[in-house]
Amino acid sequence: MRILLVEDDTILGAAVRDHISADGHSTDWVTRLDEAGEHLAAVPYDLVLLDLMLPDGRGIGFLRGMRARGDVTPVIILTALDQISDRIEGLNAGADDYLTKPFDLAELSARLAAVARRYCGNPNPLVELGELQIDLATRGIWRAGKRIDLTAREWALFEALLQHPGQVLSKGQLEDRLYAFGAEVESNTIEVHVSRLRKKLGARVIETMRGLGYRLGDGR
Amino acid sequence: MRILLVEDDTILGAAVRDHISADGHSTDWVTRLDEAGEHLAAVPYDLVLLDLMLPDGRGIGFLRGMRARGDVTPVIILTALDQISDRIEGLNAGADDYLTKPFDLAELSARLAAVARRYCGNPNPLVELGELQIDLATRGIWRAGKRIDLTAREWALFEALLQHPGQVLSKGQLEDRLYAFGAEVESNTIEVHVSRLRKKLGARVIETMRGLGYRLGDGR
DNA sequence: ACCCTCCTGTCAGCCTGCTGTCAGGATCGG
DNA sequence: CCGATCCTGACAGCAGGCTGACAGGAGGGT
Repeated sequence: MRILLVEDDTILGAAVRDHISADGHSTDWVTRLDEAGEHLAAVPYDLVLLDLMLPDGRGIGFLRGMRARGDVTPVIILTALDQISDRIEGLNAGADDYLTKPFDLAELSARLAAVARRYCGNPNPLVELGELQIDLATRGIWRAGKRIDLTAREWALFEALLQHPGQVLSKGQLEDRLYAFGAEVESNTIEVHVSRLRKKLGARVIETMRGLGYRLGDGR
Repeated sequence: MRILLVEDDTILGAAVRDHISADGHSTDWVTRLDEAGEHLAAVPYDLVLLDLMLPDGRGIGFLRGMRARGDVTPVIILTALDQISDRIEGLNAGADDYLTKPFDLAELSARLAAVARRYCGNPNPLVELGELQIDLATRGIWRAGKRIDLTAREWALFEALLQHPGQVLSKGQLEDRLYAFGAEVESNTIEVHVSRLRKKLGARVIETMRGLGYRLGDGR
């Protein structure tokens, strides 16, 4: 997933970015709300991690602005204030979830995944696709009872397809999702990863729409 | 919304039931998992509020069972255990959200509303044309329930017709639309693509106006 | 500090199937 | 019945996709 991190604390920010990246997500990290606004306008993010206390304003107003513009990108708010009133205010402003500092990085991973699943309409972490059984929560895949391991990039790509079943995703869209600013790539990387996924999961799992992009197979 | 409340604490249960009823939802309240299972099988609920600690077993297993059966009813879990591991376990098992006791009833309302909002989001609008169903956003076409794949050019041509229903488009207009400057074409390409589209979608989908051009059929 | 392993981007050569072209037949209008 | 227009099967060229090989680098273990 492509994630926008809005956090002014450099230590926490770096830790969060590194952790998320290790999960295979691509992260753009900004420290101010005006930067956040510019990024949001330019890139289709899958999720926003928003600190509520920032040097150039309160995040809650920023969030309200997003929702008022009709932006439905999932938002998880980060707050140091362990108060119910703050949680409620955040949720009513349109946040999808919140984390109270200090938070466990493992919990962050679970929340990210859970919010993303809910957002795309299917909170069920267990998915069946042909002879594959997939657990989105634990990132496990079984094929005929045998476990298959994916690397971070492979999982990120597969997850993108799983979250849009039946929909064609262009190579450009997939690259946007896999690579953050400054980490763009210029070769047939996506094709290569698709090829590796097919070798592990079976050729039918990913269908090619020549000239258009890729699509999740229908399991047959 | 029709809500199933699974909670063994009679005081808390009554308070929750009264509160969400006041919000205008109808509530069925059970205190044990086996009852919950029976209700779920009999009634199509919009949402389940599930306490994780119940006299006849742990709710988390119940939730996993639901998801394993393919039940996608939204579930909000209630837990007295304010532990990270429990929240993560719940979300990973397929919960849509959670509340930690003691929780504020206003927060409960906010969460209910948030979950409900997510589920009323209707999917992409489908255009119907005779026996065809067309999803313009995802470029999907179904004919009698079966998916039909179009190539890039075919879709471009079909889209042009779809955007001008009832209007006659000349071959010149269609060529202008399909081919950029410098890529013009000099043969009966349009005729050929129309033929291919008819073979895939049915002959009546595109009507020929002899000497004038083509027009989208009216579905009969 | 060193080695080892595995991930991942890059490239080149092969292969697939989309697409334009053509020709012969079909259909329509007059 | 004739000419114009359209339909459609066949086919070849080529852009786009596939995949095996390889190297740089990050990470882990000793």
